Amino acid sequence: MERNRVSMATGSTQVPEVVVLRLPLYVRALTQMRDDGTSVVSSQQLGSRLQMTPAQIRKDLSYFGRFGKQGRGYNVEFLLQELGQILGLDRRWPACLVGVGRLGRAIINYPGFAPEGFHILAAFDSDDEHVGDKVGDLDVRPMALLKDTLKRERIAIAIVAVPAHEAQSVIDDLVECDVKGILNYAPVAPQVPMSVVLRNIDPVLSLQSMTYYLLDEDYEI
Amino acid sequence: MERNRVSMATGSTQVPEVVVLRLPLYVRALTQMRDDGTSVVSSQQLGSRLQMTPAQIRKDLSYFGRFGKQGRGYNVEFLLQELGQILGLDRRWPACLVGVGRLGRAIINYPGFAPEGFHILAAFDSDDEHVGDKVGDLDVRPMALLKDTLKRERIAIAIVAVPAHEAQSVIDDLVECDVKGILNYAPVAPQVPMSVVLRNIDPVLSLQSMTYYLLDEDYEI
DNA sequence: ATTGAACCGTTATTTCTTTCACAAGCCGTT
DNA sequence: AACGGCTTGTGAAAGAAATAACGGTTCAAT
Repeated sequence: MERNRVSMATGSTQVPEVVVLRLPLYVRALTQMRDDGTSVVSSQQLGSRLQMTPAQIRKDLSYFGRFGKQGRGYNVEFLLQELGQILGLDRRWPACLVGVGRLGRAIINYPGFAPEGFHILAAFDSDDEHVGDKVGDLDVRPMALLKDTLKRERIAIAIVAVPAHEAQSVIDDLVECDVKGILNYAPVAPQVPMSVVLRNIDPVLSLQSMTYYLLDEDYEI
Repeated sequence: MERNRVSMATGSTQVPEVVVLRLPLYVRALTQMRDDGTSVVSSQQLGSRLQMTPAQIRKDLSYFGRFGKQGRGYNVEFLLQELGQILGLDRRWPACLVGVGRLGRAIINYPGFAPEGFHILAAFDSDDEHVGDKVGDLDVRPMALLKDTLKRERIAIAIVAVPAHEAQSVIDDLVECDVKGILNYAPVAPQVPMSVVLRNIDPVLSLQSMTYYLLDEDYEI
């Protein structure tokens, strides 16, 4: 039973989560097309770019409004703007990181977040040995300062990069501090209340399902 | 008659991909249960651990065989072994990495792959500046050596960690060299032939769909 | 003007997934 | 050896999602 948030402009229609998961894909493709100088695109073109059927793209977009023009297609700039608004990409999203081990440091230094509006404003670690370190231009703080910092900096998103065995307890702390979204890099399937949005990043799981399809190949043992 | 794990590529029952994607989740939960000393588990228990219905778990498993015992549940050790065999986790998977920038280096040093059987045996970079560097205990090689190395080391899996604008061309090279599976960290949606299994790791996409659900919250602009 | 090719938005249809429900089997207890 | 509490495996039913189909609009070319 999925309790979901209230819709925005559209009102009554509940948008399936699979659809929401695809929107960022559209945003990315459209951005690139815009940068290539394309000003109008059809569901056909967008679909062949993303390997999906035009019907699916039109259907997905129709959950949110009518953005196209019959006979023409979609204005790239306009659609981008609309999708950005729908997804909340037209604003800054302050975030924090928990766990400044090797992975955490790589995440802080990853240059891909900021251009999309995701700004890591604080870093925490439960290990006193790391507290006080300088990572990027952040000072690593103790977990005790979590609540204060999140409130002061209006941080709603946390990125978790702690060892597997600490993940659930760290995530419990974050939930307790009213974090609304968690991007979890630890190889576990954490429990969170339904009001918190959880996304897992787990390359090992990806590989483990990949190998199923690789078994037929003649790379014998 | 027993349906064999390796022979089902063209076999009668095609297993839905969603099911295959869930198997690693089961493996992980079962592994942890085993380490906690649990020897028998019911679909009920496993389901509540993973937040899914018992029926789904039973159905998923039934695609591959009959592993449980009525009135008892599943023998953890046995089920783990079976799932490992089905997914091909009972063997070593040699892999290579392309792109030894910051992200690539973090991947090479990530200690989570090897324990699961994924071994990065070679690293490549198209930038001559990086070629010859020592990363972890790997020497960075030029792309020209790709084909030779993959063949010699029997590498079927490649991990791609190059900048977005290079990704498609690198992936084309890998396909050309008969790579069968690609784990792509570049923020693009690459095209690959159907015979190649592609998995994308993309934290930005995850965040961009997360924010949709965060908009209702009272973190107003 | 008129035609025709291109394309959207939406309803209808098909396909895919999940859940239900129950016969059949296991096990401890009496 | 029979009972009762559990649990699996599986068809059938229900629910979701993807695709097809089509009326209606746009625009360029004639």
